[in-house]
Amino acid sequence: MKNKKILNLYQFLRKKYGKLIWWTHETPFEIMIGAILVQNTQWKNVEKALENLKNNNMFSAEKIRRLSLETLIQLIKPAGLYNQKATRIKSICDWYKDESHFQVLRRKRTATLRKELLSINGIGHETADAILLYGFKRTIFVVDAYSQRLLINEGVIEKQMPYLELQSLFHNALPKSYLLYSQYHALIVHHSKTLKTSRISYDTK
DNA sequence: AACCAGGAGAGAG
DNA sequence: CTCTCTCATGGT
Repeated sequence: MKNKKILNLYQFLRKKYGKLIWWTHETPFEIMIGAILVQNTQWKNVEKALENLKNNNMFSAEKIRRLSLETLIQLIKPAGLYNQKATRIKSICDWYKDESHFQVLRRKRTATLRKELLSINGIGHETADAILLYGFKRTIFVVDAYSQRLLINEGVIEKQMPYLELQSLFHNALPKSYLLYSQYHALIVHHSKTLKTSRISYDTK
């Protein structure tokens, strides 16, 4: 059975907040680094870390791979959790290698990429899917704590569900569209944040 | 001045 | 499988 409420919720949020632009002009490499840096951190702090890397001319996989762990830690410090994030960024740069190798990566199947990403230290389901969606433009829905809460508050689900089950719920309820998926996820995050400060109701009628 | 942010991993039960 | 802890800065 198809869940129409999930699609209705998207249309409601889309009308309420309009188009949300998330990672449309950024390069896949920047999206990957950003996805690591933003873990359990506000985006505002991630921007400082990204600026540090760019200002020091260290914003490429090759350069970061040659960078000492200590220096990398100093550069990304404003994003917090810097010890683990530095080694995670190292790991992902080893996988990415360089821009020519990206041409190889982009030809792989989504399922293959997802497995490879998940095998990298520091990349779990959510980060892997964010990279696949926004970086590789694959039609994969990014599930997070917000989307889980939204579905519970709307009575779509009873209680918490495993990540992959929740994801297939969205996949089955929505038309397969990169634009839709990327917009929906951004809308859910934005909506949940504004809710805290202004207590707007979810009412979709 | 506690609490949380666009999580992941390791450990225990 | 489901909790619980840890990681750490920066903003309310």
